[in-house]
Amino acid sequence: MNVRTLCLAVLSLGDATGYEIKKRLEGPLHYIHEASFGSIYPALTRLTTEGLVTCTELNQTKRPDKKVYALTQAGKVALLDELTAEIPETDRVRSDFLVMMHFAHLLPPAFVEQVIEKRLEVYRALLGDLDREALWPARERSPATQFVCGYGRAVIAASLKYIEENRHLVEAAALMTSEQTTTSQPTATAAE
Amino acid sequence: MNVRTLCLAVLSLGDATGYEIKKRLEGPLHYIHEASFGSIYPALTRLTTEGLVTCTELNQTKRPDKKVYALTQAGKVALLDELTAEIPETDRVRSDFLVMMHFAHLLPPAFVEQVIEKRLEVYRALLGDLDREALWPARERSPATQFVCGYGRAVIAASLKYIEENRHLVEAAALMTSEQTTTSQPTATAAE
DNA sequence: GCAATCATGTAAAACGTTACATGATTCG
DNA sequence: CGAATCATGTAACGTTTTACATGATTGC
Repeated sequence: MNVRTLCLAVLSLGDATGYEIKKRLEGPLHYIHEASFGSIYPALTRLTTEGLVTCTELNQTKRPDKKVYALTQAGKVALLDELTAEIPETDRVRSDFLVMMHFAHLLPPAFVEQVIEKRLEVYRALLGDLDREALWPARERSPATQFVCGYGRAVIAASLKYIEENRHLVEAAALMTSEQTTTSQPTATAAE
Repeated sequence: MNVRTLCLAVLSLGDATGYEIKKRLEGPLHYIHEASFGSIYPALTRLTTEGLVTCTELNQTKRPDKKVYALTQAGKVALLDELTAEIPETDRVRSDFLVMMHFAHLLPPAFVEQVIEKRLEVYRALLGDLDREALWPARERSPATQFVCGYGRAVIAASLKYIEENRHLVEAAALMTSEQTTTSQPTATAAE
């Protein structure tokens, strides 16, 4: 799934400018895919030359001029083709947090604790946001959008619960290292 | 978190060749970070010139020669520096699956169903793997590793449960489109 | 007055994947 | 006999981020 296809997909929900496409990717989709202006604008230019989208320039008096993009019939076909091209494999997760936790035994206990507290805080806030969003008028949200938001909610809730119940595992790991390296007893091994 | 730091981290668990580093990233860490030979080998050469790792060449008779890498003291410091450089932000998830589900209303119902079945199947298998791995001798697994594996388990279990309970949302979305575009009877239901 | 929002775009740099090149050995 | 494992590395390619360039307007 590249920015190109993502643009087509967003445009299938309604015409938009490059700027608006980015904003729409900051909604519920933000958790599953992001894109920067530096990738969106070139993608739109390319899609226009390929005839998959049309571009209408709008002159605005009090704002910079706009370029409103719209899907063409060929664009709809291309989107369907790309979405059905293959059955998606497992999601790719890049978690610096989990890498850190995996090597918690190398880190100062205070740092590990701080990282965990921060993560809990962010997840609690996120969960609150999602719950508030869920109260939006139902007509605004398609079942598909509900599915995606609910999925995010379920995963974050599970993560939160897991961290709360198992943080002792990594906090103990960090503690052990600090005992080894910070003490001066003769039993200390491999200082350097 | 780049491949460079990841190599240092893996080497902190014991000396290894580039080949072995890749293998070790295919264990429990596989869900959170991957790396290809094309990124590992150049990273190791650079780390050697920077003095963060040492390289010992081993000649083997029945196998290609090996280069065993080991962390230096400077490497340990660099690893600690990079791990504590900043508190990690939210994980980046790239989910073609969820993008697809978000646009389920554009897709043929049979395809959506197939994608969901496949996902359930993969997650059930994964969960089974993780449960079997959890039976490994405890001395083999550090608390930190247990934490990471358990985290993956919790998230996958939550995803599985959520999909099972909410698939009707996206399956209904797909159904609606097909009624609009392909059927002639008003009551037709997703036969193929 | 300063920050944020609206609005588009380019260029350079970073990072990583994929494919290619090589080749013995071991297992089914 | 073919596939997988062990083992290293390069080069081309693609994608995306980051930084830069520009500039009016609106809200605090």
